[in-house]
Amino acid sequence: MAARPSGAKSKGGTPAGGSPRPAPGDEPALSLERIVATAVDLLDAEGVDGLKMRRLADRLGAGAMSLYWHVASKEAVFDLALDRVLAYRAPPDMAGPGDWREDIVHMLEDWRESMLRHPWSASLLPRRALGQNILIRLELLGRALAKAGVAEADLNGAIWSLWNYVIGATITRASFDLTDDDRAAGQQRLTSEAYPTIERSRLLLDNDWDGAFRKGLDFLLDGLARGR
Amino acid sequence: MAARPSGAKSKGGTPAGGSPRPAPGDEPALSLERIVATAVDLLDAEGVDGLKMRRLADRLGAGAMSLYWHVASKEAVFDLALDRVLAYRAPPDMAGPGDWREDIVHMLEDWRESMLRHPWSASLLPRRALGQNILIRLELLGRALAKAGVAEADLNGAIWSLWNYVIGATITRASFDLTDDDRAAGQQRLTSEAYPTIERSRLLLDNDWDGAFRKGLDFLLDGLARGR
DNA sequence: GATTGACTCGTACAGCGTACGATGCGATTT
DNA sequence: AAATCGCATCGTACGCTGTACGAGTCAATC
Repeated sequence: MAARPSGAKSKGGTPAGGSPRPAPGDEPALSLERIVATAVDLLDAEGVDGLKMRRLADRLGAGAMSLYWHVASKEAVFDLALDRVLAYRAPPDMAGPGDWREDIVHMLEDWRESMLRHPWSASLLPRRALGQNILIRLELLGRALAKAGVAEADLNGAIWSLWNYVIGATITRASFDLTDDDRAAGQQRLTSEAYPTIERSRLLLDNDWDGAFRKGLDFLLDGLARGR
Repeated sequence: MAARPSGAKSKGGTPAGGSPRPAPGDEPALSLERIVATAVDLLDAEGVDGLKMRRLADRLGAGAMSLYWHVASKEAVFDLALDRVLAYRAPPDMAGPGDWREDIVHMLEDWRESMLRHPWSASLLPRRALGQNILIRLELLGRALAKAGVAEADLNGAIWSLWNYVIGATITRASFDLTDDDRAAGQQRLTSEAYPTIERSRLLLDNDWDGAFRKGLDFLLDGLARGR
């Protein structure tokens, strides 16, 4: 019996060591890195319900139980896959004296795009927050808002307002992405039942999601900048 | 073999008939109504992962497979439980000439509270939208915004902005509810790593969620009312 | 050469959703 | 009264899941 590494270790930067196993057949050997990357691929291809430990192991050319040396549980795979997808490389001028508003919009739009590129991430987020990369984004958000002159007492509220908006917009958008004829069916239901207003505005069709996202974000930023 | 009713039929108003079965032992007989209500109880008590068909049947004093006469699948149980929890009784003056802003705030705060009363609903929502009661709320939202003078072309965007915000705020709040020492651990992590801004503002602790929700909502409504 | 520790994997098990067919029972038809 | 029918219930069984367990492999170390 051996002790488990279990948690996701954050290696410094260097791999720090030669390849530990030259691979028996042809595969490049198992590693947390490879497991997470493959999990993301699998999630992209098959969705949340499509991720099974056996299937993931197959893709890696490994036995199902081998994964458990690197990973504590299937839940942990979800956590790691989610956080990996949310990585953010801030533009170099972000720390500088650039326009704070532009910085925020850029980061939040990137956030949204990252999640929409991997729609499963939106439905995973509610259950597990607070990964490494999420914290980085929150930190950047806090800095930009402080730069914008938001009072320290209002900072947390401002951060969470923006966070809430992005999360909500992204989750909604992602969940409406897959079901295309469901939307038509829904709109049909509007017609037959008593929802005249949203039926007339064709709420479930023809939506400019990107534009709406940007507009609401502007409203929020206006309010936050005006302070209180 | 018998045909399934499968979908959730919306009975008119009257039960339209005597009790179909006087119950063999003591139980008040199975029904969709009772199944959904019990599912909500079970979800409240045990969370999303705690809902198993066998356990649900046990609580109902029925065999596991009996549920499938009334319900197409476990997924359908989730759908029905979610929609049930989101029912909304609009105050009678909502259709009248009352303050539109008050109407909206009331409905959205009620929405948020309803979901927070059943935290599992927040994590369920991303996967399945568009239940009956959600549509009702969207319709009411649309009417109030129209009353507020929002141009028809901007109506959908305005509805979705508010929806997004509420969903995001609620999901975030709900997912931060259960993990109390996780929050402390998270805050601890902030200290040891490089997140000075949000560490100083104690982002993960001491949050006035309700106040922040209301403030962000006001910003959004300000922006929407100002038109554009 | 013996030992150790990192790593892999085959087998096995409990628990899940649910397909299927048998069964019971009130109402309807004959 | 007897036969039929449709709604509703449930026992059994099947395929699939996550993963506990322990045996196995190999490189590095002593």
